[in-house]
Amino acid sequence: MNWTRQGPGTERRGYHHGNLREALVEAAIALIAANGPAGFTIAEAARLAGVSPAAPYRHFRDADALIAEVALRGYERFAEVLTKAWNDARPDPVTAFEALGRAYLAFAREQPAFYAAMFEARIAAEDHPGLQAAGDRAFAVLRDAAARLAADLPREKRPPAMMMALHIWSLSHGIASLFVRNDPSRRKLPMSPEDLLEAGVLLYLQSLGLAGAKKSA
Amino acid sequence: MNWTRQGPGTERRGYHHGNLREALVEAAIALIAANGPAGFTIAEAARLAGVSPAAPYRHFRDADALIAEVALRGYERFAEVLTKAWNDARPDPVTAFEALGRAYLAFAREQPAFYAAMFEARIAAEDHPGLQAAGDRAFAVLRDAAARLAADLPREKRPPAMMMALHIWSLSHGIASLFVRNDPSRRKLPMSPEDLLEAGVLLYLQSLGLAGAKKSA
DNA sequence: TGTACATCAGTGAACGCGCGTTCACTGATGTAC
DNA sequence: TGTACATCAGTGAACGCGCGTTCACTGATGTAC
Repeated sequence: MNWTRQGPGTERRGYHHGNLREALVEAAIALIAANGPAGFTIAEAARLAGVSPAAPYRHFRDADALIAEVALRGYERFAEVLTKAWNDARPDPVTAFEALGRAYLAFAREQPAFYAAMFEARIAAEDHPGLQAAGDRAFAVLRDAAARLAADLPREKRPPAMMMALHIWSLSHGIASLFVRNDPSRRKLPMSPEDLLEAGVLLYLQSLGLAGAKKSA
Repeated sequence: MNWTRQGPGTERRGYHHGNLREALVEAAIALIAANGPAGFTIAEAARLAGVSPAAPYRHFRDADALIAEVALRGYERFAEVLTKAWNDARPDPVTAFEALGRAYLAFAREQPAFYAAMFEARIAAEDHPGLQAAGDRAFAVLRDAAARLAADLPREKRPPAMMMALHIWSLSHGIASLFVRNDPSRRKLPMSPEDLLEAGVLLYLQSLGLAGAKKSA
């Protein structure tokens, strides 16, 4: 098999596409970004990739399998982006934690198709091998960051890092869903989502005795 | 027009349904609860209501208009439920605020169709008169509660009630979306969503100097 | 109280559409020898 | 280096399906007189 001879944007091709699997994933990303997970069909993806409607079945069992592939790659990208944000903002853990939040919102804004496939596509992780694990790896970045923060606290005041991570994840996801996603039903907000999240995270960390050196929201 | 002669569950009827609009709304609720907003069609709703596929067009312009009606009623119910939770848990504002959070999650769990129509249906509020206002009224319950809490704080430490409300809304919505909704992609959680939310709200309020009398999470 | 009439909710048949899925096939590719 | 062959990615035609939407219609209801 030759994965490199023809890129997905190549104009002319012979009987064999050469890289149909990749082309279908890219088509799915474009369609989901434009119309949401529901506005995506195998037939349309095939059309975008320039093949007959039967061709995708050589690579994906059904539409869910293709969306699951998009979600899988989304989780991988998400983990990378979060890790990079954390690393780039170290060593101060509070600063790095805030950077994590901003990276979360940036991902939701800039990768709407990945975000939708990951969180809005109603795909059961257990039906698609690797999906659960990829999601767990992304969440682990948050959990590890929370553990790093918690480590600065005295033992008796230290909350479970898992719980901290879940709080920040939920807050970030809520803000992203309500105010960031480019969705017809997106709500208006009297401030930037980033500012809202940062203020929330700062207050949360303050309650734990962290973020004391930073300005109060 | 006669709104009471025949309930939606009535077996036999004549040429006129008598209460088709209501029957269609109930059918939409049942279908959205079962399959999500995307798994709902006008034709299927008509079938459930026992009328021909053309009949719904006498009452709703298209599927979005019907879903918007469901969302509208959802916001009204939501506002009622939140108000009741607040009132029943007064006078202590911190206790009442926590009750608000539990009511939020309970609504997401018990009224999946309303919740989906309100938050997941990709309906633009501006396209459906009254929808924006109904959503605003529901949010106002949260904002008023936050204002009541903020009133206990000294002026110089008092955060904007709007911001507090947005934080709690986002946290609640994030937890509901990720861990409560009965969705194929719902995440597992090592504790109850209610406990997670309560701990988060308590920590948040602690950072403001509220919730001091309550046990720390 | 009865009757004529306007109104309009619901009918049912029809249409075009795009989708998912299948199938025997075709032709390009790679490999064994 | 050449050839025969196996493999398998993609074809294209076909199918049944359910949907959205329209249309002239029908018959129930309410009301004016």
